[in-house]
Amino acid sequence: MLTIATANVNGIRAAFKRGMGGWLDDRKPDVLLLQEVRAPDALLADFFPAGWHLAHSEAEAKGRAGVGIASRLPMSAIRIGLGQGVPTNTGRWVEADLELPEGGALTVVSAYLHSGTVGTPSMDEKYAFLDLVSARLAELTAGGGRVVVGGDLNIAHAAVDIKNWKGNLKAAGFLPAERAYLDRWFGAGWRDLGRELGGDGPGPYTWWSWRGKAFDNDSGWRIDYQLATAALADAARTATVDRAPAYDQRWSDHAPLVVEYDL
Amino acid sequence: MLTIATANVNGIRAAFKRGMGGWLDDRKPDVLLLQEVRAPDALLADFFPAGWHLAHSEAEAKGRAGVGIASRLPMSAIRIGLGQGVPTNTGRWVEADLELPEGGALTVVSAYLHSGTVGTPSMDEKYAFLDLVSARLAELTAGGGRVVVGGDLNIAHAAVDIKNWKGNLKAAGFLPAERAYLDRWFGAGWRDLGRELGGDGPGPYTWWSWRGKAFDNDSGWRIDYQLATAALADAARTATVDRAPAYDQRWSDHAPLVVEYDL
DNA sequence: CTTTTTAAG
DNA sequence: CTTAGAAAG
Repeated sequence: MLTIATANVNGIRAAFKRGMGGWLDDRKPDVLLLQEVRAPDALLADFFPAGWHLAHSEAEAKGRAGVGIASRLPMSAIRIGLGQGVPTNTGRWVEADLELPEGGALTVVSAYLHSGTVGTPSMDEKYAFLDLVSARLAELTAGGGRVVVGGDLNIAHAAVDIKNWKGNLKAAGFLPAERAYLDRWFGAGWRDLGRELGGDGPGPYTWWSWRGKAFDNDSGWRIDYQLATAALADAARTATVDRAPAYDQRWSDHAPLVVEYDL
Repeated sequence: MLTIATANVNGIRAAFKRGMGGWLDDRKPDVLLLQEVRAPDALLADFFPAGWHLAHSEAEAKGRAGVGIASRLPMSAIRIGLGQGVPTNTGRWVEADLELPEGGALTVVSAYLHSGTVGTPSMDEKYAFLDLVSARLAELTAGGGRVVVGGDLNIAHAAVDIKNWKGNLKAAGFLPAERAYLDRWFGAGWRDLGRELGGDGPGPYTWWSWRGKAFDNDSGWRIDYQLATAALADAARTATVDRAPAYDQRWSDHAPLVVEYDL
């Protein structure tokens, strides 16, 4: 059984200070897809010493974004960024080809999409990046191989994926135009393992604002995903969001999404 | 007995979080001269509710400098800043005239001089401000009244006022030109109560860097003072720096200088 | 309400 | 090494 976890850590230093290390020791994922690392390369390596293989896309803007892949399996290739010419060093996309124990390959991707704010340029950047992701997803399915794209997409797909969906119909992260991207990806064969193996909902959510009692009230959003190609999806056995009460310690505003694959 | 304390709090919010409130309850000064308040007016007032009279000079630059006077005695006048035309709102000088219980008046000043860095414009600003202070001190002595100027002058007067004096002969805070200002003020009759009542030294120091083990090694500087006019100085009975072991909790990089006056 | 960075000390 | 503010989430 191969365990792949995705987690927006909201600053890996803060996360470890708040107890991420305990979760890691307990869960022991084989592959960890990280978003919002918010640290330089050398610093990330400190948290994953001997035994881990690392891929990391640091953002040019210090302390912002940053995606990483920590893997117990060796990496045969690493690809950083999406698109060309246009800002590729934004710390939002990193891929690694892994060598499975029984032989064969698995491509894992850690993705971090823009949060976006309606009426600001960040929304245009989000859509532009979504277009790049769409193009790359098409390439990744074309080969027919095993691929998982995990990360914080900063979009809730449907009403069951967000507690206060009525109040957020005009909010970034639940706009019809954003959700349509997910519709298209799923229509093209990408499988939403968190939903398929997580029940019909509402929930489980993966993100809660730090403000007020959002977490205690489970007033959250499901914006973290593991999207798998057909070749991989059928091997998925369980999908779990590691939040309270099973995992009580809150070391990020997101909770990890952990999927077990029969590989 | 009237107790006047001066303290560079290095951010009043952080100081209270670290235990300044306990010190205040224990020491119960009648007058508290504050430097580096680093907070807006309204916020300072929150820490000194009913029973306190407040004077406050907030710096224009938010979160920087800021001097205040908190007094159990009523204030008959408040004067903010030094000089005119030139930046007067730098949060470095505030005066209050207090009404003594037995009748009579006492002028108290809270002063915060620039730290300064050799070879930078901040050094010129420090000297320019020192000139303004010299002029104001002359005015304050002219009346022959009781005046105390307390605060962080960011200058150690003599070798006994700094642990590593040899290593700091070319460092801001111990430059001959800076120390000459203190010489002139003392020559003009201002009395250095911390030294007069604190023994011959070396020490006691009032500031230690946060870095390394400066505090544990008592590798400090005496840069906080209570300077009194002749009319007031003879009433001073004790001068104490509230640092470990008597006061163990460190809630600022400075320790308070507390003087008891027989008034 | 939290993150890392910044400038200042 | 710490403070508070800044920008971003």
